[in-house]
Amino acid sequence: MTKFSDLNLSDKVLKAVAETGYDTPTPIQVGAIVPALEGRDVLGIAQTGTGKTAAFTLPMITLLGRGRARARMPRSLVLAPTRELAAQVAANFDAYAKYTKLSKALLIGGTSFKDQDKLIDKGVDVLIATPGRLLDHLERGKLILTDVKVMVVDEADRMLDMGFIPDIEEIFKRTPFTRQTLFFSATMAPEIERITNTFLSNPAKIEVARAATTNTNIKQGVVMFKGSSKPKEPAEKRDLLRQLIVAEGDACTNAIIFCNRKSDVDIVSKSLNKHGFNAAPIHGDLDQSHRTRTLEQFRDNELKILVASDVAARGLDIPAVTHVFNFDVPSHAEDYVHRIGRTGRAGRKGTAIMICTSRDEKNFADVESLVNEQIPRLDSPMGKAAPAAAAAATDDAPKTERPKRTRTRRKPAADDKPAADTAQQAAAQQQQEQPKDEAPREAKPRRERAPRQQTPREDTPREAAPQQQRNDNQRDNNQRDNNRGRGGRGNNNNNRHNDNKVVGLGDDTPAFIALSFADRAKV
DNA sequence: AAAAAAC
Repeated sequence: MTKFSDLNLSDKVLKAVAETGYDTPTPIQVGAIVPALEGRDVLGIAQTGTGKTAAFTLPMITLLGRGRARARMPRSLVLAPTRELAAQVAANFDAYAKYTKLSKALLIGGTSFKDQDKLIDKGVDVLIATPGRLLDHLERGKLILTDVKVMVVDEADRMLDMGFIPDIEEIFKRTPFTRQTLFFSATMAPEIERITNTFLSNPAKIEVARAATTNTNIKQGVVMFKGSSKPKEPAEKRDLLRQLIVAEGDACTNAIIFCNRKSDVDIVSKSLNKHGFNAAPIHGDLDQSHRTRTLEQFRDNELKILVASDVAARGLDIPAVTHVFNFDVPSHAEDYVHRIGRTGRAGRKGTAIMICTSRDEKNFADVESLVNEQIPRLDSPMGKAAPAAAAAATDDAPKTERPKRTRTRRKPAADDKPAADTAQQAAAQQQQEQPKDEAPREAKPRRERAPRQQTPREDTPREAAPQQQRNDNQRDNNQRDNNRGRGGRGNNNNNRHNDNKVVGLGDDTPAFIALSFADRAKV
């Protein structure tokens, strides 16, 4: 088997890698490092958690090993979509470059220009940035990209989602075309394809299987939920969430809870705290220092529950997150994969539980169709005792979430069926909808990923034996529920920790990533 | 319908 030491990386890099305790590169690392060291462009199609970050930082550090940066002319550039991701890349860089003299600067918004300017003036070997802040620096004329030898674009598909592609193009245009480009994306949407055709030259193409959904380390489940009434639903949903957390018992040592809206992130976080959970929110409206601090506490295990918007869905690497709860079904199915990918990292076990309301059913169907598997239905821990639970939920409700408007649009009676029925309807409906996957519904992107969904499970038509599957799931659920009584998760629970052999140099899994930002901030 | 990112 290929080792890092077989890869022509510099001794200094190898030494730093060895100290992280890893010796075997992941497929994306092997695939990217070899051509990158030969000076070739690289197009990596891979999710986070596959070891992407090391796949570009290791060869970069090796390539930059000789030579020195001139003032205001960085020798390399890494672009990441969010500030947290950029900070994470910077932390990786620090760890792997510790035996080199390479300098770096992290250019992200929400922080002062002054320190960044100072570093740039001194000259940096590696610039790690979010596009907005980088362009800002460029427009102020303090930064010149004409000496960039290596440029990395990370999470390009997310950049696309966030409307950064014009910015990326602009930045590309300011770098010399002789540069080497390492480009990473989870998908190849047409727009991404266009960019790579324009700015990469004869790239080595590396594609690795989707990380999260095929990741059997992650145990998934969904609870179908309907409130006893429209106005009560939000509080009851939070109650359900609490019960789901409690039901996981000691197996849940820490968790990320994803909500679709920033407002709900705040509400859920407050509510959890009110009920004695150790939770804190993170989303884009909170100022950067707050975000950084919260993330740091979560990494340091001072914070048990991180309530997050999708700012934390992709790429963020916190080792050993045991649970992901989706308070809402993500409206982009793709995000589901990213969210649950925050757990079960680097060979560890993980659990991902989602709450699906009737309004989410369409999105849920999209999720199942994307991951191409049926997510096991879990019985609600509130069960038939819903009224009692609802009553208990009344002491909830932090002030901020009192419904402001009293628009009580009564829904048709059909909606008042018990949740179980709704769940079955959802399942049935979703099965009906399956075949339409072939329908020529507008020639828009989104589907671009279909051809390269190279998972080994073939195109088994799911409607082939739906009833059978449903029964199986039902049985599984019951079993699972029984096990819950003793606070366990079944037999494999015993091995839970023994089994957790950590494998592969996943994105940032090495121990240093668990260090606080303060600790890493040296240099 | 919402999230992210520049001031």
